[in-house]
Amino acid sequence: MDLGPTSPTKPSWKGKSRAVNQEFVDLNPTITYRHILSQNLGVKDPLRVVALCDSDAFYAACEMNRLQVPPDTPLVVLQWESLIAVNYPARKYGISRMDKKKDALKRCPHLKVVHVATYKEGEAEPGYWDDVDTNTHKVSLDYYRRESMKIAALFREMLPGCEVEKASIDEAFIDFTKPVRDILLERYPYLATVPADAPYGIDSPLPPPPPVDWEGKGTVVPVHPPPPPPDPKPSSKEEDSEREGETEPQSPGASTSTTPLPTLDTDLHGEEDDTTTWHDVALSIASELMFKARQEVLKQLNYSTSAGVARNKFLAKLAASYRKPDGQSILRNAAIPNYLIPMPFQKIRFLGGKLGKAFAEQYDVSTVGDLLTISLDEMQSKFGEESVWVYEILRGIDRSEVKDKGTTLTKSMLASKNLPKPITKASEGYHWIRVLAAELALRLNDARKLSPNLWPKTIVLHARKGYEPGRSKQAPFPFTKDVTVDFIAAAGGKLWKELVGNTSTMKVSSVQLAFTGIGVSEAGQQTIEGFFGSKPPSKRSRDDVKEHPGEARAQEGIDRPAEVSKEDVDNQMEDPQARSRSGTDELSYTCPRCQKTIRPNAASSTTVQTEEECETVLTGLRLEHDDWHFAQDLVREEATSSGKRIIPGQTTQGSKPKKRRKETKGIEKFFTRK
DNA sequence: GTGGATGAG
DNA sequence: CGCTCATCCAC
Repeated sequence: MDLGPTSPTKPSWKGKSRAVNQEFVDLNPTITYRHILSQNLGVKDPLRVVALCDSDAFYAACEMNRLQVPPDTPLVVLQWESLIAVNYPARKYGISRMDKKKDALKRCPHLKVVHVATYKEGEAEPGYWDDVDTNTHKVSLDYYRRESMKIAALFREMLPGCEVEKASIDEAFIDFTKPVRDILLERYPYLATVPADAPYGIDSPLPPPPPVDWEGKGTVVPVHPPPPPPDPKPSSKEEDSEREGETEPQSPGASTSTTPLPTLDTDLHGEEDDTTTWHDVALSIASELMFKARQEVLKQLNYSTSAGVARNKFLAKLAASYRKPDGQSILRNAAIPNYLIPMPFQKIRFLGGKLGKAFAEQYDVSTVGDLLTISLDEMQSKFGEESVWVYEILRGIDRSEVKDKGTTLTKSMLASKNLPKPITKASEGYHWIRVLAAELALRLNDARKLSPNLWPKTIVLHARKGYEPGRSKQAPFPFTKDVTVDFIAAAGGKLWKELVGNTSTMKVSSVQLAFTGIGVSEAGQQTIEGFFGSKPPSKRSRDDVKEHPGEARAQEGIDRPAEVSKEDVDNQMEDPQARSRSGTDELSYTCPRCQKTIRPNAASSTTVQTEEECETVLTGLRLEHDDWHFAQDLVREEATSSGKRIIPGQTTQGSKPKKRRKETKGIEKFFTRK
């Protein structure tokens, strides 16, 4: 019986994916004074405690809060015709995601159905509308993102000393190791000093831990789970549809193997299984903290959550699914083997996809236990060196750290729109670009509230025509303090021109606009801002425009609207600060399509004081200009349709009278101004 | 820099 | 399921 580490202070396997360290295979490591007195053991800390906390039916919960409906109201969140979230009251009616709205309503006639917020036409902000239409609206998850950040912020506030890593919009990992150690030393002060007679000095084992009272700390996953009920029906084909967490994890449809399940190589035998360890004490303390934090989230923000507490991220995540909703589960080291062994490994994070399938097919197995017989060498020879992590995961080992990625974790921001009916007109393309730009502007500026110098270094436009995989085009995105919709749309518009052009026969079925390479601008900000502090002089004459013959100024024969300034946009593009710098330029609009900068004529721009008025004027400018484009499109359309046969798909093309876009709201706003 | 692959929900 | 979002990496 080799009780692992005798020299825990010497990480013999530094870093790389070397042989699995005995230290980590051991589920019951000897914990010494050095362990509890050390500060930076990181993932090697035998007292490490991690939790995963996720919000129950998050989108649905968000909507319930927003709409202030009673907690027991069955509610689903809709995205077009699909359900993307179903709250627990609604699940009682057998409603699941993937159901259609109609089916859901059939199951529960009084179901509350909420469609996600969408950007409508040119609205600057998403909203909840009655007339959602995938052809004219774009989904916005912004509200959920904000709520998600509130929760994360509350966790950080409630759990000082913890690392909090937002793992997704509704999940966060929390590393409790540090505060737990502090509390441990506080509650058991005798741990703080190595006894004079300790045989190995600071490397001596700690005295036996006190018993742990798990009451009120959550559900403790049993070390010896009750045996699975006798197989009622051999047809294991029956998928557990949408039970979600209701199923007993310890009996997941019986392993396919007929031979006795392999067991983990542990030192736990018989009665010793339930012996309390110091790690158990640590788990219980973390559970207390987690509980309080969750209570606070419920109290302050009214979000119900479920949490898992275990020795690492991977296990915490698994444990969290043990009881839902509003559950908290604790996975003791001693319970790991029997919890893991019957687990279908394809449920494990990162094994849910192609890789997991490869494993399943390679060995014709389905559970973690089945895979335990595969040696590391075997695994690596078939799946590469990298598969060590799989080998370890199967044994409850996960070295990944919980790191607070603060706010700058997000490396990219993408707004996309799939078009059920492919668009065929340039104006539509620019319209969507503007919508996507609005979303990006909102999100970037939002992120900047927390990290002012956030800077997406490149902007990418992706468009897919009909079938083809789709192509993308990118360009550097200059740092600007003031990131406006216009600015992004102008950049996007330019990319569009390069990517799609103005061909009237295009059929674009998806448009994506993204920021990538998001980071913090260090000295960059000052440099640029300072550099352009004095008015940018170089304004090109209109003649310079001709310098770029390649640019698809295709239908250029058409006259320009009077309002369009003579200024060249390339100027704008090369010197993005121009707009935000020069005072009067505040009142200008750059068309993403023709790349012209438009300003109100002197008469109308006289006294614009507030920011709102400014917006109003700009909106007016934009609409007016868009209308001009609209007219041009009409002309062009007639030209093409008269000369050429129309493609079948484009039925509405020539026949239907074109509907003039109207934004009464925006226009009204514009004209009701004094 | 482009574009594909993968994966989570 | 269909859609949206994010990351990574080969070329």
